[in-house]
This record gives sequence, structure tokens and C-alpha cells, in this order.
Amino acid sequence: MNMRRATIRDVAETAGVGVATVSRVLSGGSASPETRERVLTVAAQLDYRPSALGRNLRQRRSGGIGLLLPDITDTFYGRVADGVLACARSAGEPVIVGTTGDDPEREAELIGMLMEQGVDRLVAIPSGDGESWAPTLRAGLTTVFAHRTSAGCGDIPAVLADDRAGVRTAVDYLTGLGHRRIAYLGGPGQAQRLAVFREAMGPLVDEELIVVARGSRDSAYAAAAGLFQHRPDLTAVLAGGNLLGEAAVLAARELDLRLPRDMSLIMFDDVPWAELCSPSLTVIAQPAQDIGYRAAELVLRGGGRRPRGVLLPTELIVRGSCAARGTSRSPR
Amino acid sequence: MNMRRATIRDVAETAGVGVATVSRVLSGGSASPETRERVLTVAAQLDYRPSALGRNLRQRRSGGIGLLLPDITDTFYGRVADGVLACARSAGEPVIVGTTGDDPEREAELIGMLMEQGVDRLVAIPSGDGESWAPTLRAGLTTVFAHRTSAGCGDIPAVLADDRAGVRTAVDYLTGLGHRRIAYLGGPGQAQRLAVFREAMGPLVDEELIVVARGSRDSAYAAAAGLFQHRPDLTAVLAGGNLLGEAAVLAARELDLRLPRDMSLIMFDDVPWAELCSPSLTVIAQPAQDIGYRAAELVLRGGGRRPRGVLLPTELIVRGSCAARGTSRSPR
DNA sequence: CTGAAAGCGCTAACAG
DNA sequence: CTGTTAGCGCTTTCAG
Repeated sequence: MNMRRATIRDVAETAGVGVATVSRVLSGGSASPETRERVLTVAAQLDYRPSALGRNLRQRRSGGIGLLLPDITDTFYGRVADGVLACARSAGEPVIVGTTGDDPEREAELIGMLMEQGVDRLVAIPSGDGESWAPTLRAGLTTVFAHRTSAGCGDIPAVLADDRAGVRTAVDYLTGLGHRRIAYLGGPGQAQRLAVFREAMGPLVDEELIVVARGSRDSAYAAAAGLFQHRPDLTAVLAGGNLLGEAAVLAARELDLRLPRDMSLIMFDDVPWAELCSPSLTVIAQPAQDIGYRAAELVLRGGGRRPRGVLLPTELIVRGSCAARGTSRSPR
Repeated sequence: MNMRRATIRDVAETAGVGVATVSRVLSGGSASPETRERVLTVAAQLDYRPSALGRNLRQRRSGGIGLLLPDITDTFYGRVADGVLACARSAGEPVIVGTTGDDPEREAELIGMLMEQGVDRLVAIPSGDGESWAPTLRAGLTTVFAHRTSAGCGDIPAVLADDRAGVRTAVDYLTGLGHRRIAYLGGPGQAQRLAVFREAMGPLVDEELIVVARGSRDSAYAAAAGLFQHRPDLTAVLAGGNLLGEAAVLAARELDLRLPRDMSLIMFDDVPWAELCSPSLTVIAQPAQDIGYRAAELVLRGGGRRPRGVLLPTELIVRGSCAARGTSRSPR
């Protein structure tokens, strides 16, 4: 009952041709029309499916692409992953997924595992820096970064949301509402976004209003709560990700700060619950899915010409969490 | 600069032993202490990493496990995936992820792809029914279902949340608050949960208060809105998933139904935003991560003894979206 | 305890 | 256009 799968040899023998011919026909090589048809027929009859195992060994590389992201539980990354999967599926390529927890060491381990598997194409939301990535690249992995780059990895193509424009828009919107004391609540691996914030704020920037949390929910909450408690003079905050935004909402509620009366909030990344929140959250939407899809496209195209990557637009979606700076925030 | 990776042969020659010996040493076989040490040293020096490609072909199976889920964008499934990844990582196994979109056909395609890759262990949140799964199982894939089973696949081990208890608890809670007209808003592939709802409701059940949506957000919203509009006499609703819950909140708001005054809501699955919502949502929490982890454990243990699967407890978390049935809902 | 040898299923020269 | 052949890197008998 448990028949072994048909191999290329079975097909060859049944069709009365050599294995090479079968291989050629199935990979679109040259063959006489009649031979081709015969092979195809036999292959279909035998329900032949070429084994990736044999091919992989022969070519010294498993097809397929690796996907490394910090946390698959975060809907933003989930959407990026979805984009990658969509693209890979349309190319018939398997995707091996690993989560790094924003830990460069774990990232390196996963890369090692992928290389062992023969994976030589990688889409990553990087955690490590240039130094940590150097060995990987030297090893010849075709890599495309998604969502963010890594310091000292300027030569790796990256598909990014236009953080510069996003941050600038947010800051302009907030200052336009009269805010001056604007805080930034950031996460790991977003040095660039933070830099742009400083730049956009210009003389208004106050380093004490800048806090960066580690990746976890707890850390984000602690950062937000600490910020709000220690700097009661802030009137607006820009949260650099949906986890940070969530933490900000929670912390504000806990400290009895009302949005948007006591504090305005803009969050990076539009998530479904931004609309369910009350007040609903004003956000900078990022095309997460597209980021993943485009990154996968790039990596599948291979180390072709394309030297640099892609910049995708962001969009300010105004909802209810921002207000003009009214009379100063009530003392605490 | 681009040195080829060391192969087992390189190690053997450098250490002055046969390849078989190297293989044995590295896979914990028998070897004299000195030989073992020499091989290990050389392997380390050469930074030798055994190629999974070779091994896979030899063993006619790629290690690694396949993971099939409806939608990686849904945080519930994301958490399940996280659990699977966590377990697989601790076992050093790669995970190939595919999303089915709750489409049996697509599911079948993905399974085909996995088999081509030599994957022979699968964790799945199934979309298809027994008939659709039969070929897969016959082909010898070690399969474990997570989160739900498939009709006619009773013999496949499954790791499930205790839906029966969950639904019962929810219904009891609601009836305890005086509710009689309780609606059920379900999604695809949850026949069992629905069955339990009918059972738990007993004589109170009204088929017109039962609606099942397809997998998408739009479909969920349409279902919720339709239900609320056509059945203004309902006083409580049980949403069979976070997407459904989200849709219910949105639809209620749109129709100007206030929670919990006009309608009580219990949602399956506790998600971070349930607490951000206002009112915060009363939910049946499910151990999504555990479900994934345990499923991966089972599939890694292989087709061992364990005939049936595992049932994990759910928990009713009371927050603010339910109220005692007061005076009848205001007419519309 | 160890080495030699036989493939796993496939592709890519290389001849015919 | 087609068949033969030589491996890809590894594990696993089978002798020694």
C-alpha cells in the first residue's frame, strides 16, 4: 500500500528514454515534441513529482528563502511575513521562518541553521549590526533587508517605509497643533527613525523626552510609564511602533492622562485596533505587506543589478488621538 | 576569498580517518576516545558544518517541519506559529510556513510543495475535510492538527483548546446575567465550537441568531452588521474569534449600539487590544502559544504511541463588555 | 573500532 | 536531439 514515490528513473524507463531527457523536458529544456509529450504523459500517469532533495544536493543549494523577523506575534511583522509568503508562493518557493527576538546572537544562530539547510536567499528584519552580518554576507547569502537596515550594511538592498517622510509628517502635524514638548517612544533597531525625529524637531528636541524600549511589551510599558511620570510637561508623543503605541495608551490610562485632552498621541503603524481604541488613534500607516512582498521579489530576482533597495510611502491617518495644545496640562 | 564550505571528506582527510568515522563521531556513534577527540578538533578548526542537503537526500527526507495556517496576519494564528517556532528552535529544526487562507485547495497545493521538499512532519490548522486530507495521510506525513480538527480525521492527533468548556462557561455566564437571546458569530472551520454552543444553549437556541462568516474581515463585519440589524431582540453575542469580535465591536458602534448597555459581548481569544477597547472586552482566553508548542512537540516525537491529542484549558476573563440584562434594549 | 563502498534523486557536461 | 556518466555530501551496511 505504501508505494515509494516515483523517481526520475522510473519515468525514464517507463517512457523508454534517458533520465537526462526527462530532466530536460521537465525543466523546459529542448526536446522533440513527441518525446516531450511522451515524457509528460508518463510523468502524469506515474504522478511523478521531482524530489527537491536530489536537486538541492546536486545544485548545492536548497531553493527556498529564509525569513528572519523579530517577533511573529507582532501584527506588523506578521503582515510583512504575509507579504513574503505571498510572493514566495507565487514563485513556488518554500519559506523557512525564524524569529530572532531582536537578539543578534539568536539571529546568527538562525542564519547558521539556514546555511546548514542550504538556504542561500534571505529576507531579514535585521537585529545585528554590520559586524554581526559580515560573515553571513561573506558566505554568499543573497540578502535583502526589510523594514529597517543595519548600521554598516549600506550595500545590502533594503525595502523600507519612508520613515523620514513619516516622522516629518507626524512632527509637522503635531507642531502645527501647537505642540512643542513632543516625546519620542522608540523600540530597538530604529536608530534611523530616531535620527530623523531629532532632525525634524530641530531646536525643539529635548533628549529627555526620548526613550527607547527593548522589544517586549513589558519593556515598552515601563518606558512609556516612566516617560509620562517623569516628564509631566510633555504634551504629545510619537510612538515608534504599534507595541509602543499600545504601551502608551495603557500607561496613559493608568496615570489617568486623557487622550487627546492631556496628551496627543501618534503611533507608527496602522493596526486594526487603532480604530477600536477610544479615542481612535491617529497613525502613520506603513505598507507592511508590500514591504514583505517587495523584499521577497528582490531576493528572488537574485543578486541582479539592483544595487539599492526601495522606499515605500507612508501615510498619516488622522483619527481622534491628537488635539490642539490647549491650556497647559493639569498638574499632577 | 570565497572558500567552499568544508565537507565531511575534508575533515576525514585532515584527521586521517575515514568519512564514516567522522559521520559516526558527529552523530554520537561509537568511536575510540582519541579518534573522537581528533575528529572533533579538526571539525572545529575547519569550521565544519554538516550539510543538511547530503543528509536529507540520503535519508530521503528533509528534517524540518511544515506549518500550515489560515492567516499569519491574525494574531491568534501568529501566537500559535510562535509556539511552533519556539519548540522547533529548541530542537534545531527548521520550519517551513505556508498560509492557506482557509482554502482547502490552496492547502492541498502547499502540502504538495512540502512533500516535494521532503518534509514529512506537519503541524496544521486544517481547512480541508477528511476527504481532502486522506491523500496526505496515506502518503505518510506525520501530522498533528492544532486549534481545530477536521471532520473525518478523528485519528489524527490534535492539540485543542477546550472549546466545550469555553463555550459552556461563556453561555453560563451570559445566562447568569439574565440573557436569553444570545447570538453566536462564528468563523470557518469551527463546526465543533458551534455544535457546543447549540448544546450549551439547549432550549434557548435560536438558529436565526447563529451566523457564520468566511475568514475575511469584510465578511466578518458583514455578518455582524447583518445580525445586529435583523435581530434587534438579541441582548448578547458570543464572537467565535478575535476577528469576529473586532467586527462585532465595529458593527455595534456603527449601529449605535452601546456595549454593554445595549448588548453584551464575549469574544473568543484574548488579544492585547481587548483591554484597550472601551469598554474593555470580556473574553475566553485560549493558550495559543501552548497549542503551537505542544503540537510541535507531538509531531517531533514522531508517530509514537500517543494516539489522541491534547486538550488545553480556556479561561473566562471578565472585563467590561457584559452587563446584566436590564430593561429591554431601546427600540431602533 | 574503523574504512571502503554503495547509493539517495537529480542535473550538467560530454559524447554520440 | 538524446543517452551515458559523473558526481553533489552524507549515512549505512559490510568487511576487516
